[in-house]
Amino acid sequence: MKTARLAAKWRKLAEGRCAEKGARLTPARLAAYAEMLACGRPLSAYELIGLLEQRQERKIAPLTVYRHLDFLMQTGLVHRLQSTQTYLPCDHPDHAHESQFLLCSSCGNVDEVESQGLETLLSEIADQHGFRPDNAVVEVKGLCGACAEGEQG
Amino acid sequence: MKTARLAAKWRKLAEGRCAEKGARLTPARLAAYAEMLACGRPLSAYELIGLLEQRQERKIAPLTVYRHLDFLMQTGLVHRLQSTQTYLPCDHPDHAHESQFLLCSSCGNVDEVESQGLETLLSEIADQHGFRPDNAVVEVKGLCGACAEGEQG
DNA sequence: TGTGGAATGTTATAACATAACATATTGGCG
DNA sequence: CGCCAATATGTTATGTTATAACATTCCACA
Repeated sequence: MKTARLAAKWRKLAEGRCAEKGARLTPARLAAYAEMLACGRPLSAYELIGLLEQRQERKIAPLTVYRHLDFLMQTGLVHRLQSTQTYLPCDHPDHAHESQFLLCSSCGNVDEVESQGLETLLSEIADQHGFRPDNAVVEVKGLCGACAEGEQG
Repeated sequence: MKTARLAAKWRKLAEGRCAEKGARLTPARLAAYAEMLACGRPLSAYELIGLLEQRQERKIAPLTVYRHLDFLMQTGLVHRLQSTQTYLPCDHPDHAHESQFLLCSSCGNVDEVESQGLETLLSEIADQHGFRPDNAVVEVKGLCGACAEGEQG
């Protein structure tokens, strides 16, 4: 199977994450992951299908890719952006974590950040409402530095 | 047009919000809003279509309801939950605000909360990354008080 | 080397959302 | 009032995102 070039570093990390969980990083899964990394921006599932079909010169059913995405999300290698229904490789796949995202509405770039303070505050808020939190979606839309400057400084 | 019963209080608030913006709260829009309030839980667009069709005993095209939802969101009367692709009447329609949500994965109940502290912190985080925030999606999944107790205390 | 569980393939369909264009309603204004 | 322009709605079609049901293949391990 033809696969996007994947830096050894990322492959090692991915293999590590899968090994931890006894999960099998098959060629098809790796191919999906590599394609996402190669692309460098969030992709919709169907965009990913298109890229993989081009790379592999064959048809791929949506379900196939959704299964790979599910797998990659379970292993923590990929995140889903709820507000845009797109998928993005994790920026810090070396450790499990909750993430927050800064989405630029101009250039489409997404910055993945981790703030322990934010997680703590969210827990406190939940607690005040008698709520037992499991996980939190935090997606901030706005303009990244570069685009904000371009607009007018 | 048959419309779900809508407490005068809510109607007043809705009319007020629309008047502020010079927006027209037509019967169809009011009917959609009333149905959502009457239901008391987040609805998918197609669930709402179903309820309205039942109430009005006629077919309603998806686009119609999506337009009403767009209108209600613009006027701040309704929110969209990004993580579940559902819509929910605003709990505090008497003032403009950013909201955060606590979604119970057991009973489906959603609590809308407002935390100035959280908004401030999000701004600070964005600032640290040279990001100019516009609006933030914050949706925490977990168990509401009642369901958490039911599970085992 | 057979076997059971995991992964993948295949076909179909469900669920969510918008495009393009026609018609009707509303409210301002001469 | 009666016309106009803007807003809202109706209609048909289609695009986009995601899953269901079931068959087949792959692979680790006994």
